[in-house]
Amino acid sequence: MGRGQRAVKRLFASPEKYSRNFPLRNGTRARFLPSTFRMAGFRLFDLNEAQREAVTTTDGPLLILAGAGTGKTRVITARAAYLIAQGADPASVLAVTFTNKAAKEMRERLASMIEKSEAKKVTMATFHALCVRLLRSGIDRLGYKNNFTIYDESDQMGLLRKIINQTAARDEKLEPNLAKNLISKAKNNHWSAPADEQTLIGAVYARYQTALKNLNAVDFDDLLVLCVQLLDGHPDVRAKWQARFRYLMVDEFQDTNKLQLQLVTLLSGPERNVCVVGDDDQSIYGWRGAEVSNILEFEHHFPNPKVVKLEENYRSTNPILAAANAVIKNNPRRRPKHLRSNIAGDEKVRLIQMPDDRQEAQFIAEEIHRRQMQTGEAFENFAVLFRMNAQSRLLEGNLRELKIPYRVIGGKSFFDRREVKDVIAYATALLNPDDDISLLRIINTPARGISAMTTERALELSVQRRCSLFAALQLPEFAESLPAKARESIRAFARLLTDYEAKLHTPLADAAAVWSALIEEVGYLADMKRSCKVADDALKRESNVRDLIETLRQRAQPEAAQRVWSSLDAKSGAESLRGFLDDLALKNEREDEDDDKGSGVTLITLHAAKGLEFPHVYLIGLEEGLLPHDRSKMEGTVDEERRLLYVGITRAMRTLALTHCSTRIKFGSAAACSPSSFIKELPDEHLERLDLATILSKPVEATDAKAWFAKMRAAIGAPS
DNA sequence: AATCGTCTGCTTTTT
DNA sequence: GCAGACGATT
Repeated sequence: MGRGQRAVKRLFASPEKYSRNFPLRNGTRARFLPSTFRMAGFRLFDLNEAQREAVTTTDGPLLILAGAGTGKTRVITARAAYLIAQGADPASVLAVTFTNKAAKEMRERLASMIEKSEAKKVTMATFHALCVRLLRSGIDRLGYKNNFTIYDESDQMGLLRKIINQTAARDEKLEPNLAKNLISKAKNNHWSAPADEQTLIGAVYARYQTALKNLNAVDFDDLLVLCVQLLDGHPDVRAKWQARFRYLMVDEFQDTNKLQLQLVTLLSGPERNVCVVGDDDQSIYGWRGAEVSNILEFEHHFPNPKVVKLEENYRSTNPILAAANAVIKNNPRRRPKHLRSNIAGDEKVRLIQMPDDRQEAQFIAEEIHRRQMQTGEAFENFAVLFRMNAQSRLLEGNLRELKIPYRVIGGKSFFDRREVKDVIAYATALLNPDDDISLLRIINTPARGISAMTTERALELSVQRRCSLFAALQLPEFAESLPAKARESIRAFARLLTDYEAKLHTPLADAAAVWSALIEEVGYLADMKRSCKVADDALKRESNVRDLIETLRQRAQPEAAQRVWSSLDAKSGAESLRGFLDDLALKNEREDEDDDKGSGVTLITLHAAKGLEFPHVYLIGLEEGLLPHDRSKMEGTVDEERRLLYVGITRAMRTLALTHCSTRIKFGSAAACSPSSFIKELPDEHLERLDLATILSKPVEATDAKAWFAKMRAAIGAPS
């Protein structure tokens, strides 16, 4: 058995294990081995040539071009470990990621490589979390208060909706969503709000920005904008952080936007120890402001870097990689790369034509069912990838019919649920009563006799007086203008908040208890139960709320807490609550998604699939108009669609099926579809072209008994 | 204040 | 075809 096949076998036996332990490349030997390294249980010779070069390059700019499945995370963590083994102060190492998940994973891996106490000192955070950290300690220099609130997307939308309503003339219309996107784009390009307010969007932008500042709130983009402003405009602050972080590492560099690049530049001191890792071929977030040019023109931003290419793929079989390579080759403007793999794999990539989307879904569900029965392959090993979330519906139906467990990734976030937003708004209002958006959310939830009319009047007054809503509510003249009943309701509400605010700020206050008591006192859960028709629903919501409070309670106990930051200090109730809310705002943690054990077939968009891998992948809807999406052609971003396909293909470890339909239901009615123009870019020699009718007319293949027995043998640990 | 019905307008979504 | 927003109704 050759090396390649051995790798395949290991891969097949236990993909989870495989992804953690890379195969040793025989014949590679470390030329020297620092003893700290060996003691830390980390072996340099577990890396291939290129990986080793990346890991051991410690000084100056370093660009690691890491193709899909080439051990990117491993290299970053190994490099952090190596830096420390070479004598770098752990606290001077900063690794920046895009997701909390990636940061967490890295932290865990590092902890397994070096002393735990050392690993803890390394800063591993998302861009946004890093910015929050810098801003909490220095935003006052920019005229904000340090207790600022972070607005997530829906807070932002709420504020924008309000402002558009106030600003737009009767005949003017502006989609809040469009406004949000335009403003985000503006912020990323350093366009400040126009002073003239000529256009509606300009006026909305200007007012939005003023409103945020008055609310003492910042949106996600502001976190970066303000952080850049802080570092750029205040040399002393810049010097402080540059001295702190001497070694920078940035993951998924192809996804960074202008501001993030600027931030990296500002943080890198005179030594320019900046190591970025990424893959231009996997840049699929251009529409969100990501600049592929950051990685394509890295030399321009950080002159004379060392460039290391990781092209050895440990994930996919050769036919799959051949398809991926062939497709991506058609993109202009890329750093040429050619992924190689030792995993032979004799199964070709299947390209299957389907009559319509119904049968596409049905076929996939049935085939997964059949394959699971025949080979005993776990459902978790299968994934269906698609361009649009809406495509998951049909699949869900068919999977349910066959009683196949599945999980849909994406869709509604935990934090979009009403009850979660409500209780968070209560907490936010306690910390920052001037945050009108949170206040508006809770002012009459549950109903406490403050009518929409009253709120409207208070809001008007707050605009006139240029004060917060909370302040306006308490103006004596406002009270006088109200009927006695409303006046009393408002008095009670204001007192409620001030009381609890005071409780929160007493020394040694237990934030979770204060919060919980407030929710209890206003009778939130009781009200929730009353208004829920389905009892099950109410229970779920109640448990969501309790979970949230429970999480805070656990965090407040120091040892149970997972610290993002290395410094551990005693925290007041307000501080611990604020830290909690910061994390929540920056964490898009979705329920039930974290575990991939026992969760069944994965249904996921191509975007969300980046960074994941599955033994068996179905990539559906390869049709012109869907992938590439119609809109991309108008916007001239077909390259990015191709990268999307590339990302999809490279998720597959062992088998890959691509499907396209002749007809598909679009917006409620059937529409004819032609195959995606990307299909002709696929290499014929690694492709098996099929259509549903011929597959179905053939008798079902005899059970692959060999595979089944091999599986069973592996399961009971018998030699093969 | 809550609920019902009609209208609209459709990617992707790390924080 | 479906969800989300908004306006009219009770």
